[in-house]
Amino acid sequence: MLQMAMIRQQPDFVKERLLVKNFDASAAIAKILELDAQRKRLQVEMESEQAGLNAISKEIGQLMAKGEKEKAEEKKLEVTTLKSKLSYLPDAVKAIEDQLHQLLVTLPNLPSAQVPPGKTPNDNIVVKEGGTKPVLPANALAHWDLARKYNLIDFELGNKITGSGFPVYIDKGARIQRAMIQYFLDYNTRAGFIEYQPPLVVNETSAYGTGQLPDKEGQMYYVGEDKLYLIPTSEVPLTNILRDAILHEKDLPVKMTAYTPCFRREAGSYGKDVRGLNRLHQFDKVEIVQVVHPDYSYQALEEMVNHVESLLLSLDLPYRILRLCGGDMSFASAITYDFEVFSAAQEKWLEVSSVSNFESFQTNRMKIRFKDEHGKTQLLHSLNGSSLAIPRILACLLENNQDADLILLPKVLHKYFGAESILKPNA
RNA sequence: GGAGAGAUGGCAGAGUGGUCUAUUGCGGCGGUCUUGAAAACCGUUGAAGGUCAAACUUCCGGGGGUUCGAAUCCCUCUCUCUCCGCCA
Repeated sequence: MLQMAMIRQQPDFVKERLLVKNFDASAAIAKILELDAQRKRLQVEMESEQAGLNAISKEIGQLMAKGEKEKAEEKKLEVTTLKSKLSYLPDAVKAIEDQLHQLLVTLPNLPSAQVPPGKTPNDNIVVKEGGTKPVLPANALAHWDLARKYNLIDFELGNKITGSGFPVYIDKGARIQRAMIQYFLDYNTRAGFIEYQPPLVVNETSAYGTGQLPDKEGQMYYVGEDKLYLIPTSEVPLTNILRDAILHEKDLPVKMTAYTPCFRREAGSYGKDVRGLNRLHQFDKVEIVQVVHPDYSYQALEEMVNHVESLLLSLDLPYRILRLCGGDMSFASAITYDFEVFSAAQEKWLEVSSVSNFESFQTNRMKIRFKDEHGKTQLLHSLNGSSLAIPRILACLLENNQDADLILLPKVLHKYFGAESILKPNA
């Protein structure tokens, strides 16, 4: 949620920045400014009347204590007339505040100055490309065929148990995922991120805090009986750990990491994009989250981008880093870098990480604050990124490293996997 | 699932309708003392709105009600704890 003070002070700047996200906010902001002024006026009026009432009530209490009953009764009458005159004010203020809040939550975060304008993924900027694309033999297989050949994943079995998008990983397929999770977590904790195992379902307040609600309601699985949402990413429970907290500067930055399954309904996604591991309803991901002093969030962003890049480099996968254009960015983000790896047999780029700075957008919703050196309470900035989405990495590892009778694994995974390559079941 | 108890400031824990701000302790911060530290002592210490700053208003789990006045009484919802049952 944008801060009211900023909208009040620089409404034109806000409108201009939101246009980069192709969001026309002029009507909403005009209404917001009007409501804000109205709220202030009514609130001042209400509070001064309230103060008067309080004073008289206090007098009555004192008169009663002294035993001057008649005088107290007189005062009571006086208050009754005063009160009936004002009964509408609190309701009016509340109604305006509600309206104001409802409008405020519809405004996306402002994109930062470095965000390019644009409408579609074609307008994203490739800021870096690394690694080398492998040259595959003519008969190279896509990962879903490799998964069958080496008995790693059974997609049909998942259909039987649950539905499409819920694959069953088997034997070496399960083991390689576990190896990656372990490696990624170790890599993150070595960089100072504290490991968490958060709940996989969250309440409404938490889903609202990170911006999933009310914007992306239909994308989450919902357990109606208990009013709980299955997490679409561990960003949700991790960031909410700090909800309503006021931290000390010495506790900053807060760095957290977690492995969790992620659940996404992916309503509206069909066709070949969803083939194999490309797009799943349940997948494993290791996430990193930072909550930092507002002066240092762009430094933290750079650090996280470098962190994820080094991780990809260690896996020997061809990758590229995109700076997303305004139209392709999420509702809550101020700037986002996407990391894609090249899936050589499919000949397409797969997004495996998305690193974003949310500035104070999420922390304003969650009231994650700190006390600065002057003792003033201020909002912190939050950031997060994947490190990494496991199935898509697996898809690329399988395709890019396939040989006639084995799949060679990157060196960093040997220890975790317990072997240097994946062989056929009977080999 | 059944029965009971409870929800108060960072934590612990008083407070059952009206004196000035919600006792007090711990913790935190500042100071005195000390070569330094500890101890001791003194002071200070919640959030939001509002203001140049104040005044002032709101907040004792959420919502509603009674009253001139509610942390306190009533209704309701949510959550937590204890015991029992079931169970990884």
